[in-house]
Amino acid sequence: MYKHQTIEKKWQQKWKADNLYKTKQEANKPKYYILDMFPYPSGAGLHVGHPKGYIATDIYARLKMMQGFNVLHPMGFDAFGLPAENYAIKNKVNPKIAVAESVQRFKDQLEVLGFCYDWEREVNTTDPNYYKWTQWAFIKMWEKGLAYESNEPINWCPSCKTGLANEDLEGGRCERCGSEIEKKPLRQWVLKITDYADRLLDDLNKLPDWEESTKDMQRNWIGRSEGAQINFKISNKKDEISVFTTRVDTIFGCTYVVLAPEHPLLEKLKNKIENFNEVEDYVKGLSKVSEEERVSLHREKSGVKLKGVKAINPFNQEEVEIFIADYVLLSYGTGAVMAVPAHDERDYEFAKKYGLRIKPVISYRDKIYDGKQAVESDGVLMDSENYSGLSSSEAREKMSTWLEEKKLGFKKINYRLKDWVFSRQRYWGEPIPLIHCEKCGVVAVPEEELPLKLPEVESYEPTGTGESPLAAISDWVNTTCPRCQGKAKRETNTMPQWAGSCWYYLRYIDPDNNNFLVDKALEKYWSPVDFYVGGAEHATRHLIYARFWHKFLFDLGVVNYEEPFIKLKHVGLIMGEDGRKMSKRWGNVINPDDIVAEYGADALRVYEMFMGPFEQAGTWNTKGLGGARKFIEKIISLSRLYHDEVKDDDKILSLLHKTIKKVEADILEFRFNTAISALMIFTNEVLAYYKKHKLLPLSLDNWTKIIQIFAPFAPHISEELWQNLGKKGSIFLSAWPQYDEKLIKDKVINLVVQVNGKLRANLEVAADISADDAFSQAVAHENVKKWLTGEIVKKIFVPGKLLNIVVK
RNA sequence: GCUCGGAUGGUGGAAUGGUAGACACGCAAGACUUAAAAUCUUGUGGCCAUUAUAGGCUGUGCGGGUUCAAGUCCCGCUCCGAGUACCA
Repeated sequence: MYKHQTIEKKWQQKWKADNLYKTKQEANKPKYYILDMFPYPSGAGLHVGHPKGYIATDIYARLKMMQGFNVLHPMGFDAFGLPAENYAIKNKVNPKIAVAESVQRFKDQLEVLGFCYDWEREVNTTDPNYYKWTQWAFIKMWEKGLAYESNEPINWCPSCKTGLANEDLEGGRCERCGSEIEKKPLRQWVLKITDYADRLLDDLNKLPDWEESTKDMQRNWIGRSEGAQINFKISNKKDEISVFTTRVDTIFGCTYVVLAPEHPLLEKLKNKIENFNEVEDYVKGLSKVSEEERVSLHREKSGVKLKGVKAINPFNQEEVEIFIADYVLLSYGTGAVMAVPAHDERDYEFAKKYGLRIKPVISYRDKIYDGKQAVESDGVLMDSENYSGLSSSEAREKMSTWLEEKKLGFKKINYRLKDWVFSRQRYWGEPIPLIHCEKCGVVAVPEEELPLKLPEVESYEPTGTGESPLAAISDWVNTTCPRCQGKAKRETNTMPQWAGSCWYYLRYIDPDNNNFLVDKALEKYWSPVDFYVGGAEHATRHLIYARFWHKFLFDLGVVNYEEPFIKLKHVGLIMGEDGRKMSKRWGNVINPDDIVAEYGADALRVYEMFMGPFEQAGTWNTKGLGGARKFIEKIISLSRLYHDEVKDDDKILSLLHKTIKKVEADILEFRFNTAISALMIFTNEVLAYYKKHKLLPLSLDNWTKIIQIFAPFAPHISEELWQNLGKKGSIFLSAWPQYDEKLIKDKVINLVVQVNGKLRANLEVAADISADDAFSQAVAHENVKKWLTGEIVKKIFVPGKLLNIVVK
C-alpha cells in the first residue's frame, strides 16, 4: 500500500513551487501547442467524465515535454452565458460572483488531478481585459460589412427570452432549456458567416488530421448545393417568381410552381389572386400549428392553389399553376420552387394528393418512372425540345448558360448554413460595442474606449420585450455620438455565449497584451494550435464559429495561418454505472474528489485511459479502478527488483525496448488503453521472471526507463520513484528514453505452422529461418505430419511469422 | 429519408489480410487466516475427447463472395449509436 494522499499532495506543491509547468520558449527547441476545449464553469462542479480529455492532453503534453518541445498547454474558462446568469437570477447575486466561485471550485478539482497546465496564462472570457478584444474583433467585422442589422424572423426561445442562432437549436428546441422555439421578427445583429462558407468548406481538405466524421458533419452543416436561380414570369407580366433548383435539367417536367406560405410576393399579388381570402385563412391556420408539428416526420403536405395567376416556364412558355404549400420553406433558397413531380419525391406526393399533372422528362436505362414514385437520379433528357438526348449534367450546364445569356436566371450556389444571429437579449454577455446616433446612424465605440464594460444592473431578468436588461439603465444607454457628439443610444444587446470561445486559443499565446489582440511575433511562434481535444458536440457549433473568426482574423492580418487547429480529436463520454449520462437527475454522478481521496489521482488517470478507445463512450465501473490501483502498486513493487550490477536478460531487455516504442507511438495516436496494456505486460513479465529465476531482472538504467515511460500516465508516483533514485531535477525535465531497433528484433521467434490454413503447430525457430528449413522442421512435427495426408500443392511462407502448407 | 460510425467471451476491450479473445474486470478453485478483507497461485469462449498430457470440432450480428489464409477486403441485409432533417 502506498500513501497516495501524501505523495500526490507533496508533488503538486513542489511542482507549483518550482514553477515546473511554466511555458518556456527556448530557442533551440521546437514548439508544440496542445489545447483542451475550455470548460464552462457551472456551479455543479466536475464529475469523473469531465477530466477524461484533460487527462489525455496532460499525458500527451508531458510526453512532448520529455521529447524536448516547448509545450504550451493552458487552461481557462468560458464564463459568459446562461447558466451563470440563471444562477444569478435565482440567488439574486451578480453573475460575476457566481462565476468566481465556480471557477475556484473547478480549479480545486482540477488541481488534485495533477495537471501540467500553465496557470499563469489562465483566460476568462468575462474579464474585461479579455472581452475588450472580442469587442474589437466584432467592430472590425462591422467595419468590413460582416456584421449587419436585420429584422428577419429568427428563432426565439420563449423561456430564455432571447433570440438564438440555428446552432443553438436541438431538434427544433432550445439547446439550453428544451423549450420549443418560435419564429419571431426581431431587430438583431447578424454575422455574415455565409461569406466564408466556401472557404470553411474547401479548407476542410487542408485538415488531414481531423477526423473524417467531424469534417463530414461540417460539410453537411454548411450544405453547399450548386444549382440555378430561374425567373418564372407571372401571367400579369409585371411580377416574377424566382425559384432555386439543383435540377434545371428537369424543367420541362415542371407542372406547377410553389411558394412558401410566408412568401412576400403574396402581398404584392393580393389583388390578382381571386381566392385571396382562402389563401389568407390557410396561412393563418398554419401559424397556429407549431413549427415542430409542421416539420414533423409524417405530416402530410398541404397547400392552396392561387386562382387567377399563373407562372410561365421560361424554357417553353408553358403556363403552370401557382400554389402556396407548407413543404416549401421561406428560409431556404428563394422560398419558391419549380415542382417536377416525376423527378422529386416531395413534389410527387403533393401532385398525387391534389391530382396535378406529372410529366416525366428523364429516361433511364434501369429504373424508369412508373407512375408509382418519383425517380430522382440523373439520366438522359426526353421531351425537352432541343435538350432531349443530353445527359442530365450536360443539360444543366447548357440550360444554365442559356438562362444567363437570356437574363432569365443564373447559376447559383445555396448554403444550408445561415448567417449567424449574434445578438442576445440577455444580461450576461459581452456588450455589443455600437452606438445608435440620431444623425450618423450606427457608429462604433472608439477603440480607445474599449473594453465597453458590462454595467451593473438592478435586475438580471430578461425582459422578454426583445430588449436586454441593459436597456433599463438609462445613464448607460444614453450617450453621445463619438462622431458628431450629438444625442445617441448604446446598443443594448449582448453577444452570444459562443463569442468568447471564437479566439481564446490566441489569447493564451499572449494573455496580458493590452495593446493588441495578440502579438505578431508570439502568434507566429505558437500558432496554430497543433492539437485540439474536446467534445464532439462542438463539431458544428464552436468549431465552425472559431474557424470563421480565425479566417476573418487571417484576412485582417492578425494571424498568419488560415486554420486554427491542425489536429483534432473528440473525447468519448463517460456514462454512469447504470449506462445513463451522468447527471444529478439520475443520481449516478461520481465526483472525482471522492475517487482521488480513495484511490489516488494516478489511479483515476490510469483507469480512465485504460477504459477503452479514447473517442468511444464508456461506462464507469468503480471495480475497474481497483485494477488500475493494483497495477500502480505492481509498478512500485518493481522498485525492489533492480540492481546496479544486473546484466539484463535478453528477453526482458528486448521487451523493454518494444514497450518504449509502443507506449510512445500509442500516446501520439491517443491509444492510451493499449499503451497501458503494454506497460502491464512488461510489468507482469518482469515479476514472473523474478519468481521463476529468483534473479533481479532489472538494471538501474532500465528501471529508470520504466519510470520515465510510466510518468505521463501517473505523474505523482513516477516523480516519487524517480526522486527515490536520488535524481535531482523533475522526471519531466528528463529526456524520453530512446528505444533501440536492434534490440527489438527477436532472435528466436514462434513460427506458426498451418495445414490448409488451420493451425497445427508452433515452432521455436531462429528469426531468419529460410523457407526450406522451416518446411523441413514443420513436416518433422508429429501433429503436422498427421495432417499431410495428400499431395502438397503449395507452400506459403511468411518470413519470421508463418508457414502454410496446402494439401489436396 | 440522407450522412457518418459501430456490432468480437459474463463485462470493458485487443488483433500491419497471417495463432481470434492480448490486457483488465468479474467469476471459480486453492494457499495464507480462528474468520473475513487484502494478497498470492491456478483456471476461465462454447462443445467433444482424455487418468493426465498431447488433441479435435466450432466460434468475431446475418447471408453470399475474393484469398493458400478473412474479425479485417468486396456485395447484399439486420440491429444499435451520432449528426441532420420537407434544403428543392
